[in-house]
Amino acid sequence: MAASQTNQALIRLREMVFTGELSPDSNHYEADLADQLGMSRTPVREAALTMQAQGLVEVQPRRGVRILPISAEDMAEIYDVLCELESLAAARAAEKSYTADDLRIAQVCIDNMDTALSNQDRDAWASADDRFHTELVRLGGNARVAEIVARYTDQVRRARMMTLPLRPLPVQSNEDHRAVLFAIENRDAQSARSLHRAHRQQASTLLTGLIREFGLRRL
Amino acid sequence: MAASQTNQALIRLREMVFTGELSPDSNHYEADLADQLGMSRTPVREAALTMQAQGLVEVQPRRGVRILPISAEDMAEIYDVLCELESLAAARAAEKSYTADDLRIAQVCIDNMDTALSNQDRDAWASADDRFHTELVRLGGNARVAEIVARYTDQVRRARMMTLPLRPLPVQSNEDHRAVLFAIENRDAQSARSLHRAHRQQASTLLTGLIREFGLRRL
DNA sequence: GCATACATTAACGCATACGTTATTAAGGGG
DNA sequence: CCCCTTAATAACGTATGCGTTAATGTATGC
Repeated sequence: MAASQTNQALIRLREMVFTGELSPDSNHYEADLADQLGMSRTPVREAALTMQAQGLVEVQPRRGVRILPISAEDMAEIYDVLCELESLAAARAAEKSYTADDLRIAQVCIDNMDTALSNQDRDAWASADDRFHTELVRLGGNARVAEIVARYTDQVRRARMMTLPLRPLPVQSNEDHRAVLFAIENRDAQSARSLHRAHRQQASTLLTGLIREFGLRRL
Repeated sequence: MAASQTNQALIRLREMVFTGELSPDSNHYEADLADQLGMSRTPVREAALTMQAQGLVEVQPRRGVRILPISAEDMAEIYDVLCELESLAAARAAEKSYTADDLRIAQVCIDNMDTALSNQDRDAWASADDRFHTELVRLGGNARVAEIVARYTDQVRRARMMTLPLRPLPVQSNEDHRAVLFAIENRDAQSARSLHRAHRQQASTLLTGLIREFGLRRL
């Protein structure tokens, strides 16, 4: 990817959205963002339009760029999508007769999650979890599925980060991952699909529950 | 949606992509497109960037805007996605206890397909089929699912149109639709899901088969 | 004859400028 | 005191221009 101003703006703005530096439901004028990023309005505007197509922001005349918040309902919608497509990917991966070596990256991610878990390092766990899901979807071999999963993972990234400290230590999660990978290794597509589906439904229930329980309004 | 130049460009360019006026795998300079559309490069460029995020074109420096072609493999990928998400929508719709009146639009679409079929009017059939799938997904109640389905339907729209005359009359298809709608009406989520899944797999096999059989390279 | 270096060209990236238009606030009428 | 009209403001939409840069063709040397 070219290091153009537009791409710089994209990278930086995404970062600002994910970290909450631009808070959910806040509005920002193109000119202000341009000043902050040290460039003119044009590349900022182009980046904003791209991010709008990705569902991260909304561009409205005279109201600037609005950072889209995530509600519990949004979360439920997105996890429904992730649930279907990731479990499809798991099934497809199981059909591909991968060798243990093909699955090494996924294995490493799981190991990293275990390590993070025993260190009670939630950030490291979340990072490894993210990589595991990305790798799983890559193993599924459908680039569109991978793209959609990446996009919607982006949409919930901030909300996940903000609720991370509220979650119980994800012990069950790691066992789920192992089971899914085991099914893929054993070429059991049915199990891989249903195990992963259950895993994601679990996560969905947990997260939407947390948001509702804590009355989190602007994620 | 504002009737801005950018939106005009979006509408017109999408049209040109769908009809094949801009042929698959062809490149077009921003300045040329701007001339054709009677506007400056700026709105054309913005529209092109949005369409790039939607997976319709690719914008590359000094190569202009490239209309992305659809291969049999792309088709298979996209139908895998549509298959999962539409059948999810069908299941969700079945869980919603819709009344016959709620399902009237879908019913009308099916009737229109029947009429078109008996008139051997493939275009009318395709149009009603499109509306049926859109309505089904709307009934599912998940806006993200609806958005993804719309986007990927766009990606295969041109290829579907071009292969339409090659297809046998879709008699089976209409029966499938009735069965899915029947299951939704009867609140049988399992059946709705599996029936629709089978329906889409059928379509996928048919279309990818056609593309391969006729050696269609640039769709 | 082929490869490499260089010059030429033009498409793009981005800054800038300006007219348009929605918003907001102020003022006047009810 | 509230509502409506109107004027001021400023953010945006889009045209334009220019420096940058990649692609292409040419010339030169091996």
